[in-house]
Parts: sequence; C-alpha cells; structure tokens
Amino acid sequence: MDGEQLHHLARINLFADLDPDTLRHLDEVTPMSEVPRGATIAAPEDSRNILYLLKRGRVRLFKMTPDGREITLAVLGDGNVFGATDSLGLGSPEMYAQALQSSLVCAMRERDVEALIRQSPSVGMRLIGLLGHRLRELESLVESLSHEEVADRVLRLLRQLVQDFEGREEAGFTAIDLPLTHEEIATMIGSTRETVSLTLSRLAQQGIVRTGRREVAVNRRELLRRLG
DNA sequence: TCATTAAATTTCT
DNA sequence: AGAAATTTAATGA
Repeated sequence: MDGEQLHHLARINLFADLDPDTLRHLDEVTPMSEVPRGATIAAPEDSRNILYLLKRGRVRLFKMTPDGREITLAVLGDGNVFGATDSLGLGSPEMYAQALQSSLVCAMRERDVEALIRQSPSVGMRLIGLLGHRLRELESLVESLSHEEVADRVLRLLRQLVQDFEGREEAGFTAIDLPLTHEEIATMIGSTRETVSLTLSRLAQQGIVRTGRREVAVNRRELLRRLG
C-alpha cells in the first residue's frame, strides 16, 4: 500500500460502516468534549486505559526528558486515536497529549474498544491502518535523525506534514494546516528553536518554503528537487 | 555543522 | 504593556 492510500485511510472515520444500533451504543459510552488550544488532554499520571478518539482538531504527542525538554513523537489529525496503553499497548505511559488547536475528543474505555473490535473486525482493521501509518512515520524520522543534517531533517519533516495536513495552495506553495512554532518543530527533529529558525529562513531564501508566525508552506516541486 | 548563551526585535493578546 | 515567537550574533565543541 503506498503513502497516498494510507493517507486517505487515515482520514476515514474509524466507525464508518457500523450499524445504527452499535453507533447509538457507542454514543452512550464515549463522552465527547471540546478541548481548547494548548490544553493537555492526557498526562502520565492519568488513567491509562482510555482510548481517545480525535474527531476533529490537532493533537501533539510528546515525552519529557529528565532535564525537562520535550520530544514530540507524533502529531495527529482528524479521525486518529491515541492513549490506551494497557491491553492495547498503544503508545507509552509516559506520553503527554496536547491540543495544538481547539479539538473535539471522545474518550472510550479500553475494554469497550476490545469488545467493539471483536464485534466489528473492520474497526480493528482501520486501527491497524492508523497505527501502521504512524509507525512508518516514526521509522522515517529515526532514519532521518540518525544521519542527516538539520536542513534535511526539517525538509523531511515538512514533506511528511504537508502530506498529512495539506492546506491551501497559493502561488506554488502548499500550506501545512497546522499551527507550529519553531520551538515545536525543533522538538520533532531533535534540534533547537534557534537553529530551526535560521534553517527555515535559509530555505525560504532558496524558495523552498514560505514561513509566517506559527505557519509554514512548502513549494512541493522545490522540495522534491532538494530531497530527491 | 550546530548547540548554547545572550540579547534584540517583531507580533500577538 | 506584557507575553510569546522569531531573529541575530558570538562562541566553542
């Protein structure tokens, strides 16, 4: 399965073809809440047996190093899931989840998820698709982190983000539909705010990216040329 | 090449 | 005004 298909797979509703009765039951066991930008949805001290369903919004998953620095492990969009570290073994207990923008989140007990998967295997299949996509992005990140210089790490990250969060197209530049600071970008590629800032402005001079406060757009043609 | 430190500057609330 | 985000510069590993 190629990246484009996986991309679309990740966007479809986890519960797409469930029958009305099941959906009604799900509604009862999955309280929904609106989470404001910047708020923490889950922290290590929270109960670990909940699967969060991101109905709409953007959520960043990160860990904290002993010296207090953040390491971002994933940014999730509409239709994705996170949490649930006990029986599903999804993610680690040390993970924080923070809303990058106002988001709509459902909480489902892990045991209800288990029961649902047994009853509707298609839900399980979609979950695997979602997780497979995340795994692949992590693999590519590790690869990049281990031997590339910062400029290339930034570029690979942006290529990934523009695929997952494709925004408006304007004058050859495709926006990344995600509010990100240079600081946050740094935590995604193991660099620093200052270096990311300098790197982005150099890439802007080269016509590969266009940046603004909390926003980045990329010229896909130039990006491809540079990354090969 | 890039993290670190320090500081200035811009932009948002 | 004050906070947050970004930029610039000097230094050393």
